Amino acid sequence: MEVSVSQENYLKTILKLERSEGIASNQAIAQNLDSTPAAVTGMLRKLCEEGLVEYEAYQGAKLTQVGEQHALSTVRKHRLWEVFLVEKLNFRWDTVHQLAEELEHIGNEDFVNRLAEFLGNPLFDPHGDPIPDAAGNIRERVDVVFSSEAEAGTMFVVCGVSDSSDEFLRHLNRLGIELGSKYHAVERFEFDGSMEWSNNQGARILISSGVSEKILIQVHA
Amino acid sequence: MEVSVSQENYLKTILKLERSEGIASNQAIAQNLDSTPAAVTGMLRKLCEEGLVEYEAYQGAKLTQVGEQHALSTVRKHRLWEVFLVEKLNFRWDTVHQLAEELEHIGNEDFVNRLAEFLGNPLFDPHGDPIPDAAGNIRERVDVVFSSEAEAGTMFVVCGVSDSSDEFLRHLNRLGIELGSKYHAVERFEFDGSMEWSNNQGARILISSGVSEKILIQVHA
DNA sequence: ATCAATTTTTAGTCTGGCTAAAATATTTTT
DNA sequence: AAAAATATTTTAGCCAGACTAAAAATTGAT
Ligand SMILES: [Mn+2]
Ligand SMILES: [Mn+2]
Ligand SMILES: [Mn+2]
Ligand SMILES: [Mn+2]
Repeated sequence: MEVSVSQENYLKTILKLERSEGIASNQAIAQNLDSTPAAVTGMLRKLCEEGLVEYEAYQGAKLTQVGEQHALSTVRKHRLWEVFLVEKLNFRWDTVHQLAEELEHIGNEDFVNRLAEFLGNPLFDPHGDPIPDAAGNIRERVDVVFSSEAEAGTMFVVCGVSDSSDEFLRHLNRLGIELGSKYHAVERFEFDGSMEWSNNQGARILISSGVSEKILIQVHA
Repeated sequence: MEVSVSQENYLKTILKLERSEGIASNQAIAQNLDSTPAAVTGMLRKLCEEGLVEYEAYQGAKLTQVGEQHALSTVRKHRLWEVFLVEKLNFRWDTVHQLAEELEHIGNEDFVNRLAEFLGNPLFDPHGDPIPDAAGNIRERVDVVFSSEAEAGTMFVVCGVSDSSDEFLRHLNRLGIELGSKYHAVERFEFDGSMEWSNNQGARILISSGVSEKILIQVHA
């Protein structure tokens, strides 16, 4: 009946893969958790026995209702703690992931809900990722695209990243890009897909395609 | 170099016993951690190897400088989290111990210090226990005695308890006694050591000796 | 049908902590 | 000082949880 830390990390990974790939393959799970397919098989069998995943040999894994709720609850905790760390303890967005990775495994629903309440029931975490509500509903954002899609001449606001690794976030720090930053897409260079953006002070920055493909934006009305 | 959750709980227990008994006997540790002397011996050897306790066979255990700092840091975290839970998340004082018992094992010094800062560097936890500062110094309270010592006629304020068990705290809840409550010691009945107190609304309560011996007070000037 | 890729099985390792019982040391009593 | 009582340590082994390497099996694609 008790779900271990390791199991919760598996559930989170399966949730992510299921949303992005439809099903969580053994190999993808292993890669995400920095483990091996053999180890994954063992854990999937355990999670299956406990009714948290549906799993048939060779067919990959899917979360059950119960498993999905548990995964969503863990994601909720993770993202709420990230908000706490950034908003209340003044951590920067590139330093909160590891701590949240530990905090997400503590306490019960009551605890999380009080934390959410205390934080004002935020809808997004410091990386722009949506925070599931107490029932596990995720409000998916509309009108969000990758900045690489922005047409020259449009205005947009940065509202998320698809890569929350410390390295990428630190790179954005150096470029001065953060959540809520507004830019004007000046031009795209077809040669290498890089772009030129300008902010409202008129300062210009050059963005490589690798970076622009990981930044989520909302185009200004 | 990494101290496990279990080891941190041992260090906290040894710290407590050392302060109260001078030395931490094998048996006392076992009793506190709900374990057995044999298990304690094993752990003490490990902690000794890691330089966290001084330990000679049959002579009981004492913390080294490093071990004491670590224990104090864990106690600091525990009590700060209790403050957070009560002050920010509106938990009651009888429901925070178990959660703090988990939270105390997470994160590093930077994290704790930011938490302390956020909470306004409180000096006491919700049970009146002093919170060590970042350097491990505990400001010991002066003029604090057990309420059983209060002489009839004196006024006093409740500032701590020597038993933070949920059961005892819930009993105090029922009696309406909390940290900061002011009372007047009306009379002590020598027959059984029980006392009568009155609050500033004139309401009177009868306090058994068992209870009065666990409540810490400061006598009013 | 064959082959390559993926997954599972097998067999065993490792960590961390625990227990029960026997042996040993210490402390207290006589 | 010896004996008895108490406390501690050793020994030997258990257990959970998670992992690994290599061999075997399955799948899916050509
Ligand atoms: Mn985690
Ligand atoms: Mn995040
Ligand atoms: Mn603890
Ligand atoms: Mn406390």
